[in-house]
Amino acid sequence: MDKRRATSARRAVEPRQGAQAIRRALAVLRILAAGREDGVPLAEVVRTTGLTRPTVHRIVHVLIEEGIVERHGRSGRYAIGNQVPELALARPRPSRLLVAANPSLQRASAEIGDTLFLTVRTGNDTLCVDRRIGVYPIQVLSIEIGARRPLGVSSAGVAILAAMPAQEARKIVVANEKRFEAYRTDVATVLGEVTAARRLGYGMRETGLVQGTKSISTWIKTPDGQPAAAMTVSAVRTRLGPRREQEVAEILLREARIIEQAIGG
Amino acid sequence: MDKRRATSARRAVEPRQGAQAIRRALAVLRILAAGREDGVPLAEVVRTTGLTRPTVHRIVHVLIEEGIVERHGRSGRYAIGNQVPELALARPRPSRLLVAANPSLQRASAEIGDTLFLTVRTGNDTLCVDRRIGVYPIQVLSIEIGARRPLGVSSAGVAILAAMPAQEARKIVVANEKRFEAYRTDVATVLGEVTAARRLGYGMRETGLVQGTKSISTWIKTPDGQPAAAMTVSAVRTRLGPRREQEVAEILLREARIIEQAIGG
DNA sequence: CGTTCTTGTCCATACTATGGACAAGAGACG
DNA sequence: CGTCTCTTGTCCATAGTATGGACAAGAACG
Repeated sequence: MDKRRATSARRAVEPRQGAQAIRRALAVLRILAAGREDGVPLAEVVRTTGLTRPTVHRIVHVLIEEGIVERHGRSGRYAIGNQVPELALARPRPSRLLVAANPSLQRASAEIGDTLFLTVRTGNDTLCVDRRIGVYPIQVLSIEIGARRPLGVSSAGVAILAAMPAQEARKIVVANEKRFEAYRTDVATVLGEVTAARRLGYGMRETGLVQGTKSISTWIKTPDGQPAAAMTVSAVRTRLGPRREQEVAEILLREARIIEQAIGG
Repeated sequence: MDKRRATSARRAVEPRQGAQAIRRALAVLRILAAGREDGVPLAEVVRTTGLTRPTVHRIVHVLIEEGIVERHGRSGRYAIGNQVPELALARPRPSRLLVAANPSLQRASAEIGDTLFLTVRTGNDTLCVDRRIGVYPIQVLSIEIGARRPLGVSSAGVAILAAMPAQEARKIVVANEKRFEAYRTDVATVLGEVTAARRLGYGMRETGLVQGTKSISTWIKTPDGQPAAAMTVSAVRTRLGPRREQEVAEILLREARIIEQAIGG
């Protein structure tokens, strides 16, 4: 366990120390958040965080006492508790991005007809924050608002990674390595997809998280050039042939630029 | 299996140790939550938590690095950050209580015509989770959804304290002592109001948090007898004379029982 | 019945988090 | 202009907290 603190040439604010336990608790919370209502078994938290079992056990149970985590009676799984939304009430409700993206989602959804997702980056995860269902009778509804996945396993994640410096993207992908196997992918595959997306101008996965679906994602950058979100269309694969892929991508790219304007002002 | 644990007669499992830092971080977060969007200066966090300044400083800045806390540029105040609502998305949106209380709030609001609040207990705080504006032209709107206050300073807090065992209520009030002065009250006053509410059957404050207003609150208990929430009417004092106070209290009491039924089933 | 999962607990020890002391910036006041 | 009094930020020796190896026990399976 080497301890590098002087190494960081960048101005990113990583190096503050004296709070190992707090950082660990937050890492645990983020994993639990990925489990949504169903929660996550302790063993999986141990696996994905890389912490030891006694440590995770201790953290989780303290968080339960504090009301931050709940335990499901039947399954024994751990999940995000009641107090988290209660703390969240301290912030004004609809985020800037959500407001800015609303008209674009409306418009693109009407134009395309398939399910649209708005996904943000949060740490090393993607988080679905909005969804619009289209008019076409077959809709891909697998991803719900609140769904959280390691950056890299969805087309939205690939798009977001493609929009950041290769160096940084690689670091995130490597950090997520342990979590990839649950999604049947790996570091090399993800990095390949990211490179492809960078060349293409948008993220794409021929095989979505659900069999037989295909997804296309464009990134949305903040004024300082950091990707903050992605806009995604998911549909059954047969509905997204090469020609239509092109059409859909153009609409998404157009709307992504509009959203960037809106959050930039 | 060894039985080192003394046969725990108590149900509450308070004593787990090995996580001082995490508990402290959460205490800080709850104080920050009380500051809502505006946030709280460091010095006030120090005062109200009783922690030392270096400790609070360290905690807050680690939380900033993790995205859990934000710092406002101009004022330098610390506030709940973006990641908290993001974590909250892991839970299904409308809570059981909110759903159960909805029709009662609707009905009572129509009947009474003054502003109605639904307030829950969270730790040692009250938290406003719903609000209905009535038809009468003068409305008390001082309390917004997300508003958080030490248990005891609002009529809702008094009602909730009155509904729990005196022992426990006292413990909470004492724990909140340091935070009372900001609301110009103290332990003795609060305990007096709680006793009065217990006798009366509902909580009441002749002087609300805003000058010239009066509030009436009934408590709502969960099936196991613990108070979980309070329903409050606030109005300008002149609109709540003894006769109307009686009327309003009866409506609130009736609806509180209905909500209890709804969450009990 | 053993086997292989899982979660829960203990406790000596290492190293993390602590807080006293110091410093520096921002206003307020004479 | 200095001086006082706020605030926030930082350092670092060390007290004492959090750590994790080891053990235990329950659960599911065949």
